[in-house]
Amino acid sequence: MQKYDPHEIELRWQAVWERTGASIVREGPPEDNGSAAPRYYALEMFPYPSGDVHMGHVRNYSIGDVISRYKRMCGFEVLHPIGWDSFGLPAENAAIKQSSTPATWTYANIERQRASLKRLGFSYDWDRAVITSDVDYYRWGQWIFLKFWEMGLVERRSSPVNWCPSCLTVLANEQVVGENQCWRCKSTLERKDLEQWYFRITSYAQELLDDLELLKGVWPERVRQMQANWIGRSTGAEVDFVLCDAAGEPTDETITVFTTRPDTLFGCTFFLLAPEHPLVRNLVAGTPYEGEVKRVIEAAASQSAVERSKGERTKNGAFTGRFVINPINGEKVPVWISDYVLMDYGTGAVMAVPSGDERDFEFARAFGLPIPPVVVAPDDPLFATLEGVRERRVDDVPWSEAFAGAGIMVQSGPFTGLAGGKDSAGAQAVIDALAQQGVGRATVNFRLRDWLISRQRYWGNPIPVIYCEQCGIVPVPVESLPVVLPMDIDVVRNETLASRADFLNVECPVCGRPARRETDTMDTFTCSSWYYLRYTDPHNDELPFAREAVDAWMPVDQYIGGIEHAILHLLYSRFFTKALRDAGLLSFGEPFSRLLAQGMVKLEGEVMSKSKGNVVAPEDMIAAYGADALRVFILFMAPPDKDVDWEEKGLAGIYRFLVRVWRMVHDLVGAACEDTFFEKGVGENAASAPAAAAAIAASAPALTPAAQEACALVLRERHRVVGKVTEDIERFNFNTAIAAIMELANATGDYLRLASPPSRMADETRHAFDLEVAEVLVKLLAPMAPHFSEELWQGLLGHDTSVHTQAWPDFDPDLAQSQTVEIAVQVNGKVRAHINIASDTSDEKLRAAALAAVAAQIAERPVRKVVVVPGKLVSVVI
RNA sequence: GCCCGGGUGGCGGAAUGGCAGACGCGGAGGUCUCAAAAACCUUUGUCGAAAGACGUGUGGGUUCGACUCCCACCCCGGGCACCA
Repeated sequence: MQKYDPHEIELRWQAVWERTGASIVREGPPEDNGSAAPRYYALEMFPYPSGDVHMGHVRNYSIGDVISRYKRMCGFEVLHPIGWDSFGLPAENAAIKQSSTPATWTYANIERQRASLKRLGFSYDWDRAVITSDVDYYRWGQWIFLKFWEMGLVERRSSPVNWCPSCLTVLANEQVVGENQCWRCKSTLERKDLEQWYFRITSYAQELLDDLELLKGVWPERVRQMQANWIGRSTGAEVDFVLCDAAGEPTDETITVFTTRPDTLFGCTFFLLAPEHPLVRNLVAGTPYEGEVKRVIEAAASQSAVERSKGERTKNGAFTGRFVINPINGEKVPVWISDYVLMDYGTGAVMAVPSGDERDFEFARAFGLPIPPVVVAPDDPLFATLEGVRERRVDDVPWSEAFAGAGIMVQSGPFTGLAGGKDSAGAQAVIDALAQQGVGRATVNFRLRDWLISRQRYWGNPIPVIYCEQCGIVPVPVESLPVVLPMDIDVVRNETLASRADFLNVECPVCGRPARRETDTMDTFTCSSWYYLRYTDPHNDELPFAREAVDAWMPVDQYIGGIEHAILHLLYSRFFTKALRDAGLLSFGEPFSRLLAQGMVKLEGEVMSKSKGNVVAPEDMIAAYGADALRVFILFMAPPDKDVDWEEKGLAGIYRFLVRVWRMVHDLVGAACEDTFFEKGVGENAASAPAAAAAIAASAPALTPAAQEACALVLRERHRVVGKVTEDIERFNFNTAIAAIMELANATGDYLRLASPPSRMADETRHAFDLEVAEVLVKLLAPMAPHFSEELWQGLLGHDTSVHTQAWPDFDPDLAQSQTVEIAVQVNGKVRAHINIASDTSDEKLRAAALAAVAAQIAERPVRKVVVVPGKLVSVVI
């Protein structure tokens, strides 16, 4: 028997698969060498070419490869592509460090990763590889930018933005992590006012939220929750307050607030503006209040967002000297400013209801403002004294904190007695009343902000825009695309796109005068927001993708990737898909039908990272155990969505398992080899299941009773395990699928030990049975250990087509059943006996047998009840 | 504070309301060997000599029967957070 040599086998089969194009998708009608099979699109998040492939990649891509190979064996035409998300800042940093260029570094890493992925035997259609820094790809990103421009989804505006002082660029809100830190380098961010380019993702806020419902059950719940959270929809009302002049007389001006609690409007005793609110300086200019107001404004401005959100939240504030009129009751309330009011949410103005809002409550206590209760819980002692009070009398509450829950409205004029709370009947009644007078309206507010896509970096997709002194901001005409990124910018000497005259200077496409290009590039997340569409039509040089191609394959049937993209990439991709649908380029609204968020691979509880020096390199593991063992092990460690801790001893265990199966399959086949039977050809003799069952009975005399029993078990296991593995792969429980294969191997091992070759070779049918067991084992392992299985399938079993093109094994549940079953007998819920009994025993006989088995325990006590669970147990109650 | 996810042997983890701990790692003992490694066999939740008792974060409940369902709570991980 040949020794199991993973390296020799793996390299040899990888070469064969590459030569025969084993993973190339066959498209088009069958007569043109295409496929009539149903399509399946399996996709893993493409890597950033930061260096070597790491264990996280191995896990991600092993999962995707099992699904792809399994689906192919089930008869699907599978699209399983890969590519590289190759623009981005790390390339610039690495180039500086190595005195190279971002392009050199990036493309060298891509080649390294490509070699590693091939070494792992992943079944990608390499002809479709998409590299986002290739002009053939990013030109279509520019094309989509222009399409979005046409649709009004692109906007240039000045706003406060997050600036990373280390990466020297602005970031999108989604790229701010933890306590105001850069998602990539973890530096604390600064706030700047800059004019930047935005994609209007907020136009899709409602649909992005609504469609999360479609993803229920097929996307992980936590991802759906995170996105819903991030979009942050609040229902409520806008209310217009009339501003009074310095003398306290009403003016024509109104200030609008957003509130989720219009039912508490009667409890509004003051009004707040954000320190940055554009009205504030005018309101206080030249008044005695100016000094104090300015002090609060400056204090707020000097505080970083971290300081503002951290620690004690003491409320700073100042009275402006002005008043506004509460439209619901005509009361004049004072206008204050406070740093807890945010300019970029709602309208930057707030109606303060201290009895119903924790922050307003604190502020009122700090500055001695009244706190009249307007919504009170019926079980609050206060309720009895206020029930039915329509006019305000009690102007303070004996509470230590605000009451923000649902209750009954009091001291609220005509609304008194209605249910109060978020989205309550009372809230609706107040909105209706305000709407009737034209001073308020129902509205919805989102937390989601527009997507800031400008990056002040070189290594990215150029924003196709030209600035002309005459014509202003002009998009690059679509026929002038692509705007080619110079590949040789010298980042080592601080060269930038702006310092390159041949890039910067351009003719205005409208008036022809000298103009200059935009030198910012797009956020790399714009590149990864549609790459999965390009895979369906990767060589199209007229469009990003043809509609027929994209509609044929999309949406992705199964997407697999890390949880770190729960919001970023997955939200942006959903937005792109919806926008491209509205552009008429495709006909679906959600890109990923199913999502699997795989867990991380850690070492001693820590995230592996080069900087920590705690990295386990996949290539070291391949060198020691082979790619197949590594793939099987990483799937076996835990269910795919859980974090796992790397444990090399477990990998050694899987290697032992493969060696064991290797020997076992040789043993099953090798016995046959010595027999003339083998000469008829192994392939045609795999037994049908009923034939095998007959064989066990017919050839029984040749085997010892123990061997017969072991053999019968192998037959049952062969059917049970195929069923179990099929079900487990469908549910992505690869760990239990592998465990089940081990159980089949264990049963087979016992059979081989007990049935020594001479007796086992007593007849032909038994050989056929042996061969079938061998073939089933090999097929079950094929998606996970593709080279190992291919070698056994073609090299040993003698087939001349790939195991990966074979039909997935079927199974007969009836043959998985044993003739006899062990039934547990419980007395008062405790197992007291076991009985072995024919599996087709009637319930009555089973009941009688069970009662006999526990007669001692029952003794003289009367039996009150007997529950019979066929095939499982009998429960006796005495 | 709000919203998710999760607590099972020494470890990773299995279990449609039906014998908790499948499968693997690790441990112990053995076979083979001059010896070692490899391989193979037996064993391995805790207490107990055994019979047996106890055991899935805690406390209740439903049920003939609960890791699983219901209620309350504790702990761990993650996301959001002065969002009106």
